Amino acid sequence: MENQEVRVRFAPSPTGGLHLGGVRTALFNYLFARKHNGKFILRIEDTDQTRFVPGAEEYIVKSLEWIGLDVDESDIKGGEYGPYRQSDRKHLYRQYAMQLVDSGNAYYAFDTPEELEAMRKKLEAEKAPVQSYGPATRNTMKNSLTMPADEVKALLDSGAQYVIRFKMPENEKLVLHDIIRGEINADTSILDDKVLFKSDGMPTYHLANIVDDHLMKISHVIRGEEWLPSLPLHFLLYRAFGWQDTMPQFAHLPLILKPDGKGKLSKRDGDRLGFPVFPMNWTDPKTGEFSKGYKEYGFLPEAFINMMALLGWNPGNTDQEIFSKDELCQLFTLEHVNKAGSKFDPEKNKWFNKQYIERSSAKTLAPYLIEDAKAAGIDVPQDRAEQICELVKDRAKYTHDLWHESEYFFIEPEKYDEVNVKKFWKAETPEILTKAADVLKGINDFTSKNIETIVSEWIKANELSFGKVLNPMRLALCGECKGPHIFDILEQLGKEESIKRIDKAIKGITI
RNA sequence: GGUCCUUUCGUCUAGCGGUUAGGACGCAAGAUUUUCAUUCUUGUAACACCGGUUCGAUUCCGGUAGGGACUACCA
Repeated sequence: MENQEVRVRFAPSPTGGLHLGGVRTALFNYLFARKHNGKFILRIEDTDQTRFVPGAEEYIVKSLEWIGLDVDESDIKGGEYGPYRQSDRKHLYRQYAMQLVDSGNAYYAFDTPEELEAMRKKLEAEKAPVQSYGPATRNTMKNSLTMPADEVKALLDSGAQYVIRFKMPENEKLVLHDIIRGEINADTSILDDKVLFKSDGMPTYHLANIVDDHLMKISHVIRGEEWLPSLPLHFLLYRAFGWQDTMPQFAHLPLILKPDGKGKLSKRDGDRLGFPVFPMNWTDPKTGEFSKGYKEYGFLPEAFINMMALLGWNPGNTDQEIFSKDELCQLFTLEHVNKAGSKFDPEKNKWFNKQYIERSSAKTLAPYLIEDAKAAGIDVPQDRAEQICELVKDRAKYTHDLWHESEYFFIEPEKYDEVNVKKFWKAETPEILTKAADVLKGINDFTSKNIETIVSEWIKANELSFGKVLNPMRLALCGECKGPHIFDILEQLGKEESIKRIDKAIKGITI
């Protein structure tokens, strides 16, 4: 087991949009695989036909692409252990269930939903320590353990509905190992006889998962903490199959919790608190409900990875917080994953994104600006977009801010911010700006630095203040008082356009 | 209810027997900035509790209390 190739899998169910917990599970699997030069496998677990959501699988694939988690084996990518979708592996599972029946580790059960319900009600009323189908109750139920063999055969032959349940051993104390948590204790007496094979001919998660992990030679199972209670069952399944020697190692990741209040992070929290919980836009085809994604919200995928990686993990002994994907791949270890769940903090994510935008080159940022400008009906060439991104990237929290912070470069202001007009537009302003425009007219080398020198000298020579000239000028150029260094704005706008806007404001603003 | 997991500033976390318990987000104040934002400086604030083990516990063990997950023919 020690020197075996690292093979990990991300195994989502296509039941809806990929939520943040799933994203992080995928990320940690990916980082672990890359760290150990192993394989990252995408397996679709669609054994529940009733919960199938069309489009969900494609969504998962696209989301992983956007995040930048390239898979080594999947339905699309192929691989020698396929198929990689459980519904396409349906034919495999029955024989394994039968193997367990034959070896006495599983049995047929014929109970109806009503009978099961009645049993649970009764247990609850009795306040029994166990509340389901297991060692303590199976002798009272309709199954191949309690019924005569010929009766069972007759039922089976008649095509009666049945499930196959695992026969949980009694009074065994298990000590299992989890890479993150260490020893996990379990007592099989209080565990129940889980259904392994459903009456619709499909396996349950438990069976399919163990069979596929075995067949696909998975070396490490890295999954959410919600699976921890199933670990004893899964261990027992490996043992029952005789696969104990090649059983993967397990690591159960802590959960991502609500930013406020209690419990697991849910889609509702995002809607309520105003942050995305899906990597990309997602519309539920059944309910029509729409959820905005991180991508569309204006997050950079690298920032998204960074913030997700640091939620529940850190490399230890460092104050560094900004890590490239490559760095994360190098540094990642399961031993440094925290045990306790972590509350999601949208504010910190915003900060991460800002850091990434600031550190990104104008070249990589330009396409975001170009795209938003295009949506507003304006074509911006790459080089101009780059120049402007350079000017405004320090003030952007989301990629869309690149456009919001620079709109006025392309769209002449139609109105002027009232508060600032009141604040800066005085009786003498038109006269001052008229003179200032003349000064601008006389500048041949219309570059930021040169304009600054000349205008500054002019202001000093005429005993004017910077505020009296530059504030209203900014208002005239941008329509409001925001944006980068005003001389950068002038250069970018160009002499002609700048003067035109100043003239327009002088004529348009009345006090 | 039962079982399992978990517990350091409001939040994310560092720490792996001896530290002035460190960083980041947030928040507050100040500085820079002719605007807005940024940036910078400073400040704010934590080892859940009770017992052990130990010369010495945030760190190891047990209990209590909080939190979380699971308890389906869902994953």
